[in-house]
Amino acid sequence: MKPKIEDVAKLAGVSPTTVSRVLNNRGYISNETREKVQKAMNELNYFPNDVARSLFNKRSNLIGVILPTTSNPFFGELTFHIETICAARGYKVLLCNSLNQIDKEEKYLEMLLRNQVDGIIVGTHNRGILDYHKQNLAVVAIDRYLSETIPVVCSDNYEGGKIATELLISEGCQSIVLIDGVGDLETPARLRRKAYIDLLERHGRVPIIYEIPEVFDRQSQQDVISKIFQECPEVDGVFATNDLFASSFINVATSNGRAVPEQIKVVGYDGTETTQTLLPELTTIKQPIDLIAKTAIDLLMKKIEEEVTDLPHESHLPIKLVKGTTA
Amino acid sequence: MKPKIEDVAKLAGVSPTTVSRVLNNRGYISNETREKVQKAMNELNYFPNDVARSLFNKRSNLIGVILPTTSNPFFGELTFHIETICAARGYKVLLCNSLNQIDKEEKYLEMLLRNQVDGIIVGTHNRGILDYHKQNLAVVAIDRYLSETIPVVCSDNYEGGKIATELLISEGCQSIVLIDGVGDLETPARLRRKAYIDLLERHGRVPIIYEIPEVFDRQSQQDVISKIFQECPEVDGVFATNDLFASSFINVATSNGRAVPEQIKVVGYDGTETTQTLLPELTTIKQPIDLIAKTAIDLLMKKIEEEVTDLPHESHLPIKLVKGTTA
DNA sequence: CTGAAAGCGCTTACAG
DNA sequence: CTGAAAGCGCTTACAG
Repeated sequence: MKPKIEDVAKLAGVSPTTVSRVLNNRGYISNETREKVQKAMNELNYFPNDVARSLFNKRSNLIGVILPTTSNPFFGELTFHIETICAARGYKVLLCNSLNQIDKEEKYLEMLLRNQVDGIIVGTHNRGILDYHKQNLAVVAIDRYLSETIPVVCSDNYEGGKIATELLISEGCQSIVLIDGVGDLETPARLRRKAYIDLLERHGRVPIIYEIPEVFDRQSQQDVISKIFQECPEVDGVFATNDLFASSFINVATSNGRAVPEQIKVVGYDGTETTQTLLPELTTIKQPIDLIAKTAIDLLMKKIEEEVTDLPHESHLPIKLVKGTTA
Repeated sequence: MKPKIEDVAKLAGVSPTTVSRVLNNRGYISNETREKVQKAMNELNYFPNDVARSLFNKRSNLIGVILPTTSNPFFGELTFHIETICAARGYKVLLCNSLNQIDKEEKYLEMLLRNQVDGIIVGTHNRGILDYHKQNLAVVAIDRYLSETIPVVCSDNYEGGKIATELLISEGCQSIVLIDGVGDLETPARLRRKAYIDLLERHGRVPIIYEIPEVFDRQSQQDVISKIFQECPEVDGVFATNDLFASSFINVATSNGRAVPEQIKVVGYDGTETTQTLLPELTTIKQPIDLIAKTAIDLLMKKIEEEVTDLPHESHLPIKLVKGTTA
């Protein structure tokens, strides 16, 4: 069996209390004792049981991360950064892929509560707002409004939408279509759409919006996109609110005999490493994914440590236009 | 504060033992008592503390997953499937992005041990073989040989490499280059290279191999690839052992004025959802990522439950050629 | 500088 | 059918 503190104590000829003290570097210990204990720990290949520690300390150093799916490159990269930063700060990540399904989100939330996580980073639908501040748990949202008291971190979506739309306008596009996710959700990412609408109206044009039901199914994406060419054949510019939509559009356009960028210009959103490797020609708005992760964690740590109470409710982080050849 | 079992017991007018029994559905409880207890739990919004349970049960229901990075679409999708399947079976995932750095791997391994994980799925370098069976922990590897006793799950790499190379040969390529990761590691994925070499030699040709140092840096990839055109300008076929390499190659080729597939045919490996959305024209060998995840978890569960001792040491899962237009 | 005792929130024999 | 007691592996006052 795994050695426990008692085994170390016996071997070193001291009390468990003393072993605990050298483990935690707390209180006074003579160097001699410390060395004896350390020798015993090495000999037994002893590792403290963090479950027992958590129970006593009421601190698990566990962070729950709920997001739609790490299969999506944006969330895959976000997860990488979140986990890496957490690890550097002594926190561990319990991962939850909710696929934006409310029932899964609820189950995951309960699971995280049972596991005594110190905090949660949420990047998924989560209507269950009440559930969050019922427990007074540290929570930070990415790209979601959950409640007044839950900070939200996101890229500067309005600015991103503005830059994308302006680019298409300045390149002379006359019929600019927006391809976006479904519109029944009030999220910060919706500001990308708002910027598009604002700009088009300011230029006296009519916004044309196509909504793609779910991000995670290639076929349904293509079906919606195909409709664009039937209903709006004059399209000569597209702002897609994520790069996967943009890519799908380009593929459908190409197979419809429309050349990008000669006949239709396309701008995406996200600019992940993966997109930049697989589709470097895509012009897109790049989110600072590492900074989003870092900001979310900083806020969460502050909530956990209760250092500050007046955290900014919204953090809008700078985006960057990545010029490819599609626009 | 969070309610505990004692609070529920008091409110329901029973002993903690009884509450525990209804919680675990163990032993005889009268319906009346059960209802009283359940009512009290609802009223207090009680959730059992899984940390305390784990401590007693010596079972955390936690699975550690160590892999290079979820930023890579293959591992992002693998992580999604692993976590989803685990969740369905009542297990939780502690995620570790090691970036293939040995020191990180060691730290993560220790962290997982301290946290009393029931098992580990490893998809990263991990020379520290000894560390694994020192503790007699349930471990399953993906695409890595760790030791005699650790089952390894992978796609049928040899078959995949064979199909890819055969395709290029059958399409008339004369100078077929292999783009692979660095060669100092004895992994199952190395069989992709072996199949390529075997086939070329069988056809009386000389293998030409280029090695890319790390998967996670676009610039260094491109530097290596650029060399191909200098040193081997007659190249007319490329088998890249992952899709990111393939994509980088295509991009460099294009900017060198070489047309794919007209002048050079390209086959990749992995065939993730992401690649198929962003680069659907790529011909590639598709790994059954969901099946890899499921197989690894099945094996791990058996190890954890100690149902069987004679598990297959290697599981080679079927790959599939996905015909795009690049070859 | 070191140790015995109590307790973190739960569960499981053991009695009754 | 129900409860009192002991213990999972650790830590922290409290004594000495």
